[in-house]
Amino acid sequence: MENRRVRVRFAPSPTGPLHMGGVRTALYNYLFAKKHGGDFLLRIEDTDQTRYVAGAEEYVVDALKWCGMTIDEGASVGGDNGPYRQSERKPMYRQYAQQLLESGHAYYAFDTPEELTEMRERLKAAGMAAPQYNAVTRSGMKNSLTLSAEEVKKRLDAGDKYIVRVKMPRNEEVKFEDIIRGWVCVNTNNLDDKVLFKSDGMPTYHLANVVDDYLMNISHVIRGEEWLPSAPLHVLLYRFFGWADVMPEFAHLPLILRPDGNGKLSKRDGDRLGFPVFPTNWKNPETGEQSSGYRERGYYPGAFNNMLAFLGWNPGTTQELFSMEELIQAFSLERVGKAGAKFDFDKTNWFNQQYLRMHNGSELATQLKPYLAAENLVVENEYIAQVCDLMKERATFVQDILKEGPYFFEAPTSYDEKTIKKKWKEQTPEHIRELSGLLKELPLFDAESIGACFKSFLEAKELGFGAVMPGFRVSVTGLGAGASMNDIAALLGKKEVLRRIEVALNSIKK
RNA sequence: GUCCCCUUCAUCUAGUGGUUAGGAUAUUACCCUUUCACGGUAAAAACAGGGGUUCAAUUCUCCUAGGGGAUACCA
Repeated sequence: MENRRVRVRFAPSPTGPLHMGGVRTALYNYLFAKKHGGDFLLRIEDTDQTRYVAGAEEYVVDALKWCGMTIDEGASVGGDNGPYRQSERKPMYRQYAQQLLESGHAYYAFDTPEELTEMRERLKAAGMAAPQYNAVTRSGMKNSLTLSAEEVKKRLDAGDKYIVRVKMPRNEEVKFEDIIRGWVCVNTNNLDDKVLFKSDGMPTYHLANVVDDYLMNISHVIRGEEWLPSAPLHVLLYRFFGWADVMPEFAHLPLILRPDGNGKLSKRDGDRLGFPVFPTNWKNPETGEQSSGYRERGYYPGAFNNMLAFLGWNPGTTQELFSMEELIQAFSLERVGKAGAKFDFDKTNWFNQQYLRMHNGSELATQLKPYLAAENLVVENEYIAQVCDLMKERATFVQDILKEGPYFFEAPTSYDEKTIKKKWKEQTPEHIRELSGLLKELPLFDAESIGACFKSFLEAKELGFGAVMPGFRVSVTGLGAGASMNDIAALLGKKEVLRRIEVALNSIKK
């Protein structure tokens, strides 16, 4: 047990795209596995065929890949413990249900959905808030505990629909030690006879998950807190099967909460909270509804991971920027907090800004190119790189460089009204024209020379920066603010600068 | 309703039986600067409440409140 190989699984249900909470669960699993030199498996939990959504599995695989998580074994890559899709494992589960039936830990139930609803309605009317199929109520239902052996056999032979329920023992304390929460203790009187095997021949999550984790030799189950209430049932199942000695350790992660009000972040939140909840774009195949993803919004996978890792975990130091490799080294489940964490979009952007700065101009140029191409701007790499170097400190996303500095790629077609209104004085055209004439004579058109030229012009005319600079800027860039004008002008080149000034002087009217 | 889990600045969080309760994001101010950013320096900002235990509790414990989760032939 102690030196068991670490094997963890991420086990999403393909009912739609993964949301960030799911990605974080996958990430913690991945980090834990890699930290301990273990395996990260991907298992598709598609036991509910009615909820299957086309493309969901591909989405998950693609999203994990984008985030930089490599699947060692599982759906999309294969392995020795397959298949890794529960629907394809369907024939394997029946025998396990049978085993429980034979050992008396489970029983057949023949109640129709209508009968179940009727029972619930009746008990609700009697004042029970959440009626359960349990040790008390099962005696009034149609199952192999209340029906005679002959009747049960007759129904089974006749091919009547049935399900298998766990026979929850009475008044027993189920205890298990969660890595994050410590000892968790629940009395079985509060647990119900959960369905293990459905009438369509598929297992429910509870059975499938325990059987598969056992068969796949999973050492640690790291999943969201929403599973905590059913963990005691799973523990019991391991015991009933006689697998208690190889039962995985549990770690129930705190949930990611919505930044507004309360509640956990869910797929349904889409973009309506003002930020994406999905790692990558998603189009609902049924409704056609589109949801945006972090990838397409221009976030770096590293920044996204880094942000996610810190939502519920921290290294105990003041370091906040971690590469995947560093996260693996630093990660431990012991440092995962217990309380739910509200998602902070501002901080997400901050992480991205930090990541953007780690890239040099030519790397950013490569990243920016697609955005330029989308605007039909064809520019030389070297030039883009210089623009990026100049602009990166004011960008959170690469595309901000284009957004904040369109003038690097196209001459302005309009001029910022506010700046014109406030800074374009009567004397301005005259000053700009004079400055233009001086710039024209510069033998070397670099930032330093331009700066010196500008300064000597001001001195000669006894003018302040504010009297000329804004006009100069708006003439050349069309904007009232931005990077150093000396740098901008140098990058643009003398010819272009002079040309733009000419155009501006002819078109700016006040 | 019932069961389970949780509770440090607005947010993510560090932390210890005795600390000026630390950092980051966001906010504000000042500095730098032609401007916008960046950067720098500051500021404001928290131990949910009430009992215990203790010389001493943010820290241990109980209760209350608040929040979250679960309560399906869904995962």
